[in-house]
Amino acid sequence: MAYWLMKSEPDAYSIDDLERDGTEPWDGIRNYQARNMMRDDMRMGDKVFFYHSSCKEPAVVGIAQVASGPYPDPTQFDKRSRYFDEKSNGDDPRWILVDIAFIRKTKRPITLKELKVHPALIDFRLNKRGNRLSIFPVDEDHWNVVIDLE
DNA sequence: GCCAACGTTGGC
DNA sequence: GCCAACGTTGGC
Repeated sequence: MAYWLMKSEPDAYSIDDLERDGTEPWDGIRNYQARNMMRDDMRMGDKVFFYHSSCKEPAVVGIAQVASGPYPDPTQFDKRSRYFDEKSNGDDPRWILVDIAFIRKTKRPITLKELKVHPALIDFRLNKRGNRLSIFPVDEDHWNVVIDLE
């Protein structure tokens, strides 16, 4: 089993939204690296850190899991969606997603601030300069360190 | 294929 | 709101 981190702006979609919905298609990803990971590398049951970004207190706030195989992101064909992509066509969809299912909230938000100063997390991707990718793999060691901070 | 311009992300 | 980082676009 692999581990991942997925970012979401809580104003757009928060861990509370995922708790309410149970399962959610992770739509709107328009970055090829992130898409490739969903398409090629994620497996049902992989564990996911749910991370709140671009907000007052950036933090890991929950645990989720990959809940589907890869399939085309329907919003790319929806003209009314902000994620509509006129260059994508139905025979060869450009954007692929997976479903994400709620497992639990962390006991408390594990803030970026504390992740940054943890000696065992120096190489954690979230702490790297210029980290903008909204989906990335997490080493098992890093996963366990973060969980132990709860 | 190069690279400047532009847009987006995301912490602060 | 600012700005660094960096991905994408498009002209050449």
